[in-house]
Amino acid sequence: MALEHAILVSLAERSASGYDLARRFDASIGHFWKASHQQIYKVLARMEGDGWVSSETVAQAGRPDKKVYVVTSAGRTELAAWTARPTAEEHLRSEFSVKLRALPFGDAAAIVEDVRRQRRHHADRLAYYVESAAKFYPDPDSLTHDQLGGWLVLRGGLLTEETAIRWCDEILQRLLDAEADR
Amino acid sequence: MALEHAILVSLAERSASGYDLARRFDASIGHFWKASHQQIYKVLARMEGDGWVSSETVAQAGRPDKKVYVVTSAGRTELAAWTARPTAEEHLRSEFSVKLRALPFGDAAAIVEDVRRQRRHHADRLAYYVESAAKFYPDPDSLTHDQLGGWLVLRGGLLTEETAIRWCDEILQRLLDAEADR
DNA sequence: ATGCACATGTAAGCTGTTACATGATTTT
DNA sequence: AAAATCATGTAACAGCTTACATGTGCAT
Repeated sequence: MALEHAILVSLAERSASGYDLARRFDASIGHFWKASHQQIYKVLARMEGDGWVSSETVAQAGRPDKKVYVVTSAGRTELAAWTARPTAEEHLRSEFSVKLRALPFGDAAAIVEDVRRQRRHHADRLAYYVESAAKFYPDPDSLTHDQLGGWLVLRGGLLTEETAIRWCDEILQRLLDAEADR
Repeated sequence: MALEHAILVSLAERSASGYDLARRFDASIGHFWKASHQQIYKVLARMEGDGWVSSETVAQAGRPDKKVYVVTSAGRTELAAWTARPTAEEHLRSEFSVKLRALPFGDAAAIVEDVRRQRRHHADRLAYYVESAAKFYPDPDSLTHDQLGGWLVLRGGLLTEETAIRWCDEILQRLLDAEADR
């Protein structure tokens, strides 16, 4: 149950409507926590019931009204309390790893193609992170207090994608060697 | 919906009861796919209904009977077909990253402690992987066809944990620098 | 006597996904 | 005229977690 907290963090950074949040969860925050708009609306309603956020309907010119959510002081208290609680040990859930282990029972050529596809995904995300780093943190040696968290998360993304690519390359080398051997 | 396939892979490697599978999902396979015994029993029942596995009750001396599951030929067909389907792009879900981003709104000292805890988890898992590698793959340059998948998955685990530790160290350095600055 | 390993489940509830629903405005 | 963007939801279902339930045999 941490979507609540992801939303609290995002709203604490800047107030937004459910729709705005959904777009953020498609981009920046979405790189380490995905959420659909349906789920976001549902959780926002619950959070408002719990008094963590409050909403105000804002009329717009030539566009539908939107409900802008703001973190309440109870919400800020909860957010701070959550940061003080230890994070649960997070375990991977990697379908790709299961598939690798299925090598002796499956289609090796298809799996090689799959590894290439994964590598492409990781390379795309790495490129995105590199671009984001250049754009939002041009001088990483002098960050403001507010920027530090975002920068560290981005560093995690960069390191993770670089490693994933190295892993894919290692897999491809092994699989192609094994193929040549036959 | 890939628990089915994780179970098929595990049963294809060696037939087992639900209880046996639950223990495997606590250890080897569990490092990249977690599942509780309750869930495993439920999915096994469904898989038997679908004809992917069949079971036989085996009496044991001084122990309760157990239902040993075997992959059927339909199950093997499904497993092979699954390996030929592309793996969905898997996205991280990292509560830890959300917490890092919550730095400006939370308890920095508690977060530092949390990073140290995460680092310990990763170091523990890395040690486990290193040990497993030495034990099960003493000579990685000459692997059998059946061993290759398992070895590659283990390599992924190793690379991932090493990277996670490097990331934690980078975070700690930054956070302690920032603290010293104040 | 207490607890642990073995062994298999049911039930309730929460989270998350997919499909459906509506309607205005702007861009192609 | 059709498609995309803005904007907010409901409903059904699938997946997973947590709590409950039961019973044997062995070790401490």
